[in-house]
Order: sequence, then C-alpha cells, then structure tokens
Amino acid sequence: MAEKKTVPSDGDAGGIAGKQLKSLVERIERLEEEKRALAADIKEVYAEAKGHGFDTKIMRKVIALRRRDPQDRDEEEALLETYLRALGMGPAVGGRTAAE
Amino acid sequence: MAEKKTVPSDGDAGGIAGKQLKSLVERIERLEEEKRALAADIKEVYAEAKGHGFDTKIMRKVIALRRRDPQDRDEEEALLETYLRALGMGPAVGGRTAAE
Amino acid sequence: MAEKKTVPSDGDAGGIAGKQLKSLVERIERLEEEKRALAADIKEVYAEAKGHGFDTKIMRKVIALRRRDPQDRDEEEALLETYLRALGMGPAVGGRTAAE
Amino acid sequence: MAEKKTVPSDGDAGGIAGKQLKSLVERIERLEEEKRALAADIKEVYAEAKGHGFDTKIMRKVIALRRRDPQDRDEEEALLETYLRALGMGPAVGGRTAAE
DNA sequence: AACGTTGAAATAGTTC
DNA sequence: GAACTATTTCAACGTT
Repeated sequence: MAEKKTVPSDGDAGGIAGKQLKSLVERIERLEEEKRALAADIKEVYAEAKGHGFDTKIMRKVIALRRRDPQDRDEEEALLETYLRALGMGPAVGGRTAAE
Repeated sequence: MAEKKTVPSDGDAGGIAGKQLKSLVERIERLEEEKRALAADIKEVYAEAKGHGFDTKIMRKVIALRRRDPQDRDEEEALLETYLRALGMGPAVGGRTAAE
Repeated sequence: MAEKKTVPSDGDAGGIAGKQLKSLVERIERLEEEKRALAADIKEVYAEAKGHGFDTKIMRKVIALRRRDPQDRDEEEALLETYLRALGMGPAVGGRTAAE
Repeated sequence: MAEKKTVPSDGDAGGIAGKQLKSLVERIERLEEEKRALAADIKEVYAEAKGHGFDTKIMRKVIALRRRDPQDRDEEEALLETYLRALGMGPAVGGRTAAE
C-alpha cells in the first residue's frame, strides 16, 4: 500500500528534516504569540471604550460593517427580506408588521 | 495518563454527600447528552435545508430575528445608525433601499 | 448548476419554496425550544445541588472534565502516532516496520 | 424600563463623543490589520513547510498540543484542589490540618 | 446590578 | 463543493 509522506527526507528520523521541522514550528509559535498579544491589545481598547460609556457590541458591528464590501451587504440584506417575506413576515426594518 | 478520582469513593468526608453528588452529576450529564442530541438534530435540519437550496446562514438570521423582541431590534438598529453617523458614515445598513 | 439564487424555486416568494422554508424554520424552532427546555432543566438541577450545599462551580468543573477526558485520551493516542510518523517511523502497529 | 444610552456624554452625534469613537475604532482597526498581517505570515510559514514536504495538518496538531499542554498542567493542579475541597477539606496548603 | 470570566454557538477561512 | 479547523461572537454564571 502506498505510504503517505510524512517528512521530506526518508530514512533520517530525527535528522535534518527534524531540525527543519523544529525551526518551522518555533517560527510559527513565535508569530502566534505576537498575534495573541495583538488580540489582547484589541481587547484592551474595547475595555477602554466601554469605560468611556460606549456600547462595545455595537462597536464591533460597526467595525465589521466597515470591513465588509457594501455590495455584499446589500445582497445579504435583500435575501434576508426575501426570506422574511416568504415566511409571511414583513421586512424587519421600518417598523413592525401590522399582523399579530 | 492516570485517572483522577472525582470524589473520594470511600473517604469519610465524602460518604452520603458523595452519593448525592454523584446522583446529581449523573442527572446533569444525562440532560446534557439529550441536549447534544437535539443540537445534532438541528444541524441535520439545516443540512436538509441546504440540500433544498436554501441559504442556511440567512435562515439562521431569520430565526434569530423571530426569536428576538422587535423593540430591542429597533433600539439596536437606531444605536448602530447613531454610531455610523458619528463616524461620518451614512446609515448604510438598516433596511432602506440601496439608493437613497 | 451555478445559479446564485435566493430561494430554490425563485420568484415565488410565499409560494412553494415559502411553504418549505416555513416548515424547515418551524421544525428548527421547535427543536430549539426543546433544547432550551433541557437547558432550563439542567439549571434546575444545579439549583437543587446548590440547595443541598454543593459548590456548583466545582461541579461544573468536574462535569467538564469528565466530558473532556475521553477526547483527550483519543487525541493523545492520535498524537503518539503523529510523532512517530513525524520521525519517519510507521504507525505504531507492530512496532517498527520492516522497511528500515 | 431603562433607556438605552447611545453615546456617553451627550447626544451630539459627530461631536466630542464622535471624535472619541472614531479614534477608538481606528485604533482597533489598525491593531486588527496588524493581526491579519501576522496571520498571513503564519500562513506563509506553513506554505514554506509544505514546500519542504512537511504535512502541515500534522504540524498544526503538534503546535496545538504544545500550546494546550501547559494549560492542562495548570488545570490539573487546580483540579487537585478542587477535589480536596469537594471532600470537605480545605485547600491543600499544609496538608491535613489539625483543625478537623 | 454591572463586571469580567468562561463555555458554547456561529461564522469565516482553508484544504482536499 | 464538502469537511475540517480556526476565529469570533454570543450567552450564562459567578462575583463584587
């Protein structure tokens, strides 16, 4: 049966390939740690915002919206309305439906 | 790995209370398992929906909307617009037609 | 294939597809309600436990641990193979392969 | 029913609070961008590893495990105390006390 | 009763 | 395009 390739160089268990692997893994781990640090920073800023009385949940939405392509937004919105209409509910925005 | 004892099966301090604890824990575990089963069922229905060509992401949104108090929705929407306006962005999202 | 459509049979909002969507949505909503009921039951059991003087926080930890343990064991086993393979050795079955 | 607060200091959308909000949002966005850059770097390293013939899926597993391990150790320690407390004994400090 | 913490649900992204 | 993983979001809980 065909063996799945695990490490590049063949019979050299723990040899050259091992060194290389170790190096790669360590690089990744370092980058990931930096990434985590950034995430912590972001969290802090949110905390600060909250301390100033802002609603962080809404802030997150705003930031997500800004990141997003306006066209996609519109399309999704349209689709949502379509589904709501198919369910007999009026479009969610612009006030409640008259029914019920 | 060595197993850890959950309760001192035979320790004096654990006696009666230990039995009771065990019973409570098991009841909870049973309920949680049922809960997980239900979650799996829900997942299945979504898969079926997808198979019929529906957009499950939108479906989730619809269901979330239906679950939610209309008043809260409106308030949140208003706040979102407020924030967007404070940032100098038009109220891009919020259900109005794309062309304003 | 390759149509980007909104509902399977399109243009028929509130029609056939609408019925189907409605049915799916309602099924999901029903399942979700059962799920919520179960969650409430679990909460009750915790309340009862608390009433008997147990520390629910610890109980949660214990339950979480019991749930995690089997997984961990599997992962550990998988990992063992992983490392072996990473070292250029075949899966542990039967020890070293003849291929050496 | 409590009123929902929109922006902290005043209703002056686009005013003082608006400046503050904008500043916070931009800081977050900048940090997020750095974070994304890091994620891209990580991805690159994986690509490089793959180019050298390594199985990145396994690499991810290994890295995840190395990250989880220290946590597990802490949890294990915490759990020890947990069990002791569940037995009605105080935290393990000093072993069994005479206070029983 | 707000706060932070934590675990689960959902979403996005990636690989095959 | 389907599955898996990683990230993000949301809700519950205890805490102060």
